[in-house]
Amino acid sequence: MAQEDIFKKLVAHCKEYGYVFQSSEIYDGLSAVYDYGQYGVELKNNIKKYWWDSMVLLHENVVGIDSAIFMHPTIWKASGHVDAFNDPLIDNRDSKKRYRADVLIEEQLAKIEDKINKEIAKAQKRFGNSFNEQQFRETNARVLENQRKYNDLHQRFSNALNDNNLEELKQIIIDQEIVCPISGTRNWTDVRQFNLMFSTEMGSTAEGATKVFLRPETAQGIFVNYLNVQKSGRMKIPFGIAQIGKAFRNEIVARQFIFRMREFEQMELQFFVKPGTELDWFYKWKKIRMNWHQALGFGEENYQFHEHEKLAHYANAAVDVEFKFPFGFKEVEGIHSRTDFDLSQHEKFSGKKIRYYDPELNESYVPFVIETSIGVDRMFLQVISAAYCEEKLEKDSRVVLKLPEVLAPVKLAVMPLVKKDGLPEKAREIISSLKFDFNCQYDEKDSIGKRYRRQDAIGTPFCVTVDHQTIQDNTVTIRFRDSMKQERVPISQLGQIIGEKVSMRKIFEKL
RNA sequence: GCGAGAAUAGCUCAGUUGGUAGAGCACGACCUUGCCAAGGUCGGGGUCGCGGGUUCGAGUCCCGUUUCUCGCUCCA
Repeated sequence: MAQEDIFKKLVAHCKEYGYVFQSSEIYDGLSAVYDYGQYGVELKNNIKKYWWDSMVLLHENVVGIDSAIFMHPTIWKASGHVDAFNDPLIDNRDSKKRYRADVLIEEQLAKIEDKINKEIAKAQKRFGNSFNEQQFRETNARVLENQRKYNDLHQRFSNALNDNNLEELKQIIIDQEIVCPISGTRNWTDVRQFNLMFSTEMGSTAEGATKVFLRPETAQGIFVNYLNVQKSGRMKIPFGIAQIGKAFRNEIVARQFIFRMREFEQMELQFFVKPGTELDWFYKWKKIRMNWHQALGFGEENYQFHEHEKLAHYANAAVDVEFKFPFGFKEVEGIHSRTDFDLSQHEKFSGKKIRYYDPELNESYVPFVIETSIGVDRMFLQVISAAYCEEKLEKDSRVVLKLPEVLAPVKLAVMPLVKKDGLPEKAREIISSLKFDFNCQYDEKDSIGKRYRRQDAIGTPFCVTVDHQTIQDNTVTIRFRDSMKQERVPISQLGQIIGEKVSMRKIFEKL
């Protein structure tokens, strides 16, 4: 079966079994916004707990916070989001391709530079050792002409960018006769700007209102609380601050189900280290994070690192953890060495000192930061697409979510084999004793086989069946989702057996 | 946002040149069976995505719009 078909089925399965619904569906939906259903929320919560505990419980030098979504607007100037999230875009009408107008012009600048370099290389070959590049640049007519073109264009370009002059950007593209690399034509639309940050107003009167943004990442909430946490928690470097929370981006194109949403949730660790040690920590966290993913047991071959060649303005090293989704290897998590960019920016914009006094060195410095940032929704999609399985059986087939026990929304279903002879009452009794520790479900409708299939479809790892023997000797059968095998065990041992299998400790001991 | 395709019951889909809205599964009640789904009887559920237009008459033709899928861009 084609991978796209599997993805379509997965999306349908998520809806049909209460994992993910489209937002505002009865009003025709809201583009790229989704709601989690009764099982979706459980799975999502379990994923968050798996991450949170692995960070905060397993590392004594990592603590968590929960910062507000609204933050002082200047934070987004300091972080670079006000500038960086404003991409000027232009479309070619013939090829239907979209480009960043600034990138097109930068490429044109690079072309002119190429011409100059070629001219120099040619001359260098001709004159050999006696070649003086400086002199050549100053005297050669062609080089001078190109250098002048370059300077003019560069000046015009940076003026347009600074003034945020979109008409001028388009005019530059027209004047430079820049063509679309695909269609080769100059049939361009106007340059349009898309601000990826959502904004709203704080304050009730129009005059008194301040424009505030919905955070496009959770990281800044950690950076601006760095001092608070370090001082109040008496934290010593190296240490980390973890946070799980919603972030918002007004994506131009948001698609592939919950892979790219306008409202999404991040799980981030910002780990503060001594300058100069950041790359060591970068490699450490890279390893820790990959182990965390692989410990779920979906197969090591489904994960890979993707090294960034082009780094963001704040980073000096960056790598993605990619998972093999039905639509290809895609990023689930990013690990960045963010240098001291963010804290230094906040020093500059806030005017407050954001330093760490290192008693060993007897000096203070702005810490460097390693960030691990994972999308909860992407992790959710990763888990559910890895777990989704269509199995051929002897007579028929089944759809089963082979979720890791620790993440499964419902841990066990208890069902009476028949709806009489006191079996339902006995089943209820078992649930009453287990419901404090596990998410349990009761089901007495339809044949037992059908009930097993229903639990398979939502990924319940254990089905406990109460039969006539149960009444006599207080034993039940426990049926395992993946193997479909059954064992007879005393009711009194159920809690322990299931508890061991669904425990996070089992996974954490592998980390 | 641009281009292409799609939208009919909870799900998967049928619906002829325009003429009374259909099936299977699912769901609910009762009966029956009892360890790997689809036994019987009865029942609930759709203004055919939404809004206009053409027509005596529109699920079907035309226009607009919303949402989804695919490609372009960006990223958690």
